[in-house]
Amino acid sequence: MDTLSQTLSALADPTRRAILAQLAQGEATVNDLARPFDISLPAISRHLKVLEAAGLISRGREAQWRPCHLETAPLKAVDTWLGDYRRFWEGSFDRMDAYLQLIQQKPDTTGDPQ
Amino acid sequence: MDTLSQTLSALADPTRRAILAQLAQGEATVNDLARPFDISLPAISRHLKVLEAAGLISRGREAQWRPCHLETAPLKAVDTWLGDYRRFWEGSFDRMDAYLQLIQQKPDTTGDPQ
DNA sequence: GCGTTAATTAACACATATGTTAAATATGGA
DNA sequence: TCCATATTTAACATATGTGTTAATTAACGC
Repeated sequence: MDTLSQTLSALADPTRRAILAQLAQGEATVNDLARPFDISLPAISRHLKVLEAAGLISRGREAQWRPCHLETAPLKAVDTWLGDYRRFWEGSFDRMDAYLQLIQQKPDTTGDPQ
Repeated sequence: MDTLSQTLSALADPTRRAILAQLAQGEATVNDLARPFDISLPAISRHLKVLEAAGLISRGREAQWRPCHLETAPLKAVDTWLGDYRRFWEGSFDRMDAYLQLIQQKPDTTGDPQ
């Protein structure tokens, strides 16, 4: 799976987004992160695995604790991807832009806007 | 499922992102959108259904064609959500910010950073 | 060593996602 | 009416995601 898909897929779960929000406050252990939720610890553990695989968190080791830390590189990548569409809602995209696009050839297959 | 999760889930598929990129060039029919891909038309039709359910596209009706149109509101919502994390990679988040966060109480359960 | 706490892995259940092919529906035009 | 084109729906196969409980691994401290 490509990186961006993996990131967006990881972010598509509300529990995982809530975990990231908690980590935005600073490092936390698995138990810390699990406390607000009604789901089991193994479930949280697997959510963290998904987040780690996507590079959205990193994990240290302090005795029997595994402190989790927010990593923003993938979020930045989402922001960059989104940036290509930003003109569509920021007013710079008007009827003339639409016309200029219409007279262009059909696009690529890369998954990115042009 | 909450709106943001639905949006991110729809965006997590590379085929669907490529479809959006095509639509960034202007309206297109289902066949237009299917052309660049090696998958069947029904598969594309279902991808479009997912995008439409997430509000990322809208569909008109012209004879037997169903022209698709990019809708940016959900993308804007992603941008807004992401904005809360932007300070983490934009330099305004330094050691003092980290300290201020550390002395705060642990956060909410809303899925949003504070 | 042994019990306690922290976290992960195993085994399972169940729902959802994504693709296929074949059939159905909708519209335009000879 | 009847055929061609555009698109969707049906039925199916298969993979992945998310949760559970029970068992396992890792590290601390008496």
